[in-house]
Amino acid sequence: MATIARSDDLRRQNQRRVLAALRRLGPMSRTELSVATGLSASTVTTITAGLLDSGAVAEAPASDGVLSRRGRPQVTLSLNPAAACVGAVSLSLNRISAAIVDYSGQVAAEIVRRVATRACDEDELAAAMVQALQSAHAGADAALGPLRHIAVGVQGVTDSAGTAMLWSPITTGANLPLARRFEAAFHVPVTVANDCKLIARALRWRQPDQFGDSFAAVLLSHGIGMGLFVNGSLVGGIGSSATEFGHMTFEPDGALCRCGRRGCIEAYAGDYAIWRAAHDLDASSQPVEDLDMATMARVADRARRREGPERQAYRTAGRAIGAGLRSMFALFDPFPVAFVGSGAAAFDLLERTIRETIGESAIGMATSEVAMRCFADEFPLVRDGATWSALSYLDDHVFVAPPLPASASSERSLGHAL
Amino acid sequence: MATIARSDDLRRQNQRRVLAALRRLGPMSRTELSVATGLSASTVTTITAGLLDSGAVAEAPASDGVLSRRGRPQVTLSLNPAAACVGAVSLSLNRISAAIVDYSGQVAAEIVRRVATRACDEDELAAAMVQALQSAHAGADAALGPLRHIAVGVQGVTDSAGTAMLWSPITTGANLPLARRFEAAFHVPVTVANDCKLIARALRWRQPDQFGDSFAAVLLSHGIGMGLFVNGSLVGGIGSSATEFGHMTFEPDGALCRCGRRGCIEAYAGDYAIWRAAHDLDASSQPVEDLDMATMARVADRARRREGPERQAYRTAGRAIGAGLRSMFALFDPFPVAFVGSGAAAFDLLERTIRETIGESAIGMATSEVAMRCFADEFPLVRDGATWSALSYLDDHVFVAPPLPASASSERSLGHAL
DNA sequence: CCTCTTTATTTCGAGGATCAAAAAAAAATA
DNA sequence: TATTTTTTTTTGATCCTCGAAATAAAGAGG
Repeated sequence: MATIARSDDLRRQNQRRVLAALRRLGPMSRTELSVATGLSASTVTTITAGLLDSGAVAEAPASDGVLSRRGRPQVTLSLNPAAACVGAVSLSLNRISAAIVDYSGQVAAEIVRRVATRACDEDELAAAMVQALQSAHAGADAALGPLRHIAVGVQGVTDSAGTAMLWSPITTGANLPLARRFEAAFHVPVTVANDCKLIARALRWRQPDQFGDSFAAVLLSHGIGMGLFVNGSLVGGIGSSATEFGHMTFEPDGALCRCGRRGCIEAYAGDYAIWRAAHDLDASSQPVEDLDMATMARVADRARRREGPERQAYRTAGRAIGAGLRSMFALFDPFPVAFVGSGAAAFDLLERTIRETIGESAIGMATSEVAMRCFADEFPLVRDGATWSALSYLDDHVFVAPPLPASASSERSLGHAL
Repeated sequence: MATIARSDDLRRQNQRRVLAALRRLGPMSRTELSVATGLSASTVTTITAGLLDSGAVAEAPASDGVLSRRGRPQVTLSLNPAAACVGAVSLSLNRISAAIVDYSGQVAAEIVRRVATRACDEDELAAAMVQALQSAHAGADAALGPLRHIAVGVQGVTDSAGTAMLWSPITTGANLPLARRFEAAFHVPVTVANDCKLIARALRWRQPDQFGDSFAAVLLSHGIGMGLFVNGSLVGGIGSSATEFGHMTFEPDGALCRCGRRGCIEAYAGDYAIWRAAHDLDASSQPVEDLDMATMARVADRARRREGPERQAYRTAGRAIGAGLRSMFALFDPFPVAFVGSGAAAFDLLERTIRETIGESAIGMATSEVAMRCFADEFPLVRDGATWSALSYLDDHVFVAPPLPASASSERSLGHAL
């Protein structure tokens, strides 16, 4: 239950509403805010006055080139870039990136490091991530606000509290308490999330019309991951390890997966699986580890040029992915799917088989209409997901009047309400 | 976004909160309401005064046997049974039931009719359902409030608006506009929902501690259905046809399913499938239709007594169900599962195989810990789900001050907020 | 240059809602 | 009958939003 009981809760809610409008729709005048939020002009005045006071929003410098109509000119309000900044860090195979983003959403500094992740132990890896963010922070413009939050996206399984990476294919060491490490270095709250979930959040943020309350983001790269929104909430929450789409079983006792089991979707559709099949290697052969994008591009090219094991490999991959989606769509109404990552570059080789496989045992629904979109580059999405996650934390918890000063809510649990 | 902007929204919210407390926690005094809702005593007085005025709640007759402490005695408030009543109707194979439930949740009258559903055409079926509810209404105590809402649960696929049954295994005629029929007869709002969804709602209502924000209710009967809660919301909404768990593919090109395709879970775990396998019939043989509980109980008994085709049939069923759950748990963190319906009576024959199959390719998680509960009789659950659904509609939309009098919300869409 | 018109924003007073504290009510106890 | 105890209501203060009126800040027109 949206727990709004007292009237100052209401004020907080409306403050959030104003901030959300500015973040989502961009800078605008009080009048525009009034129509965007549905609040009266006077309320907008009161609320923005508070937000100006607290520094969260700022009046835009008298916009020069704007067409000047008759009447008192609007004064544009925007999220104040100098109000704060956040860190967006991502860890993937052999790659660490760290960005500093100001409160208005502008990337102030970004650093990408190539790191041999598999050769590092946990400690080195954590240190390298922290160090990358420190560099980015140091390199950013001095006019930046204080760092208030850090969001970390990792290619791996995180704990449900969003504090640690429990396991990852990109490194041998497990159980990386990343939140602790970053907190120690920066003294701000930190959340750690799976990269696919951040990708899903980023898509929802960037294209809410296409990726609305229910959709899936499928990461096709060395492994297969998924970020899944159902009815407007991220499955498994921002932490937690759920949505192991890549490890749904496609063929019992089938091809050998990186995870050690057999028959996972990933063992047919991950880069290593496609490469393995394209080279006519045994499906039980040990997955190779380092496949760069160029290598996969070559495989895809050959598949495009002629019939052969490469094309066959992509067909099998498509069948595996399609079977997974089909299972999913037996549970849900079909919803849009975004394919993200290097594997999405070969989507032309996959789409047909995927659609066929989904269709072949669809329930009534016209599943050929499943909307599919591709995003070959996952890194900006992960960064944006982390950014949006951190910024909306600031919007909701930092820049609205804090809840009443410490009085443990003694409310007896009503359980859920609906 | 919980869209609460004006202060009368706040009042409505708190009215709902009070009603929810009374409905969930039962009759209680204003003082108790205050701690249950977190509202101040004075606010509770104001709100309950309004609700007493509108007739939604009533002061309980001076409770006789209550231990009498010192001080002014509490006066117990309860939902007023005479405030309104609702209809809860369910349609399943050869069975129509209709109940009238008063606003406090007491069943005032219930009627169960045996009807040869498969022999009826749409029209007869709808008429029989309406007639059953009319009989129940006529047979109910005269002191009943006016009928304000009807909830219908059907074993079949409904449209997403919750107005019609689009398809059902229990009758040949499809596209039954049930809402229209009931509205014509009773002139009150009607919602039509899949029975499995109502079962899930009932479980959540009856045992919120076990069946919380995420759980599945699996109906094991002639066919296989599922009602699925994820993050506190019913997948597919109250209408819509999603969650076709029974028609996930277990074995491509496998046994013949009622739906005409092959290899569905239902084709291994539905009553007809178990019966077919137990009788060593070909897996491609046409599903039989009328299997009563006694027949299935005999099959189960024989399976319990000795090794043989019966026991094997249940094992296969368990494997099919387990495989479906395994796929599901690759998408979600494992959550509790309730098995409901006649098939749940043979759960002892299924559990082991189900758990083995889930476990055999579980992801990291200790999936042997999946909580499983059984409810052999699905009918009371369907009725309770319909009841709860109708009553909470009254709570939320009828007995709280209606929203402001007609002024089309001109609010520009902010899209989602989180 | 001054006045009129137009549009944006702020101010002001009203209407509600919640809350804490004080008051009243209602019973048991002494 | 007075006192104590507990529940409920009343009262007054505070906070929030809203509509209307007032104010501010332009452009347009003469």
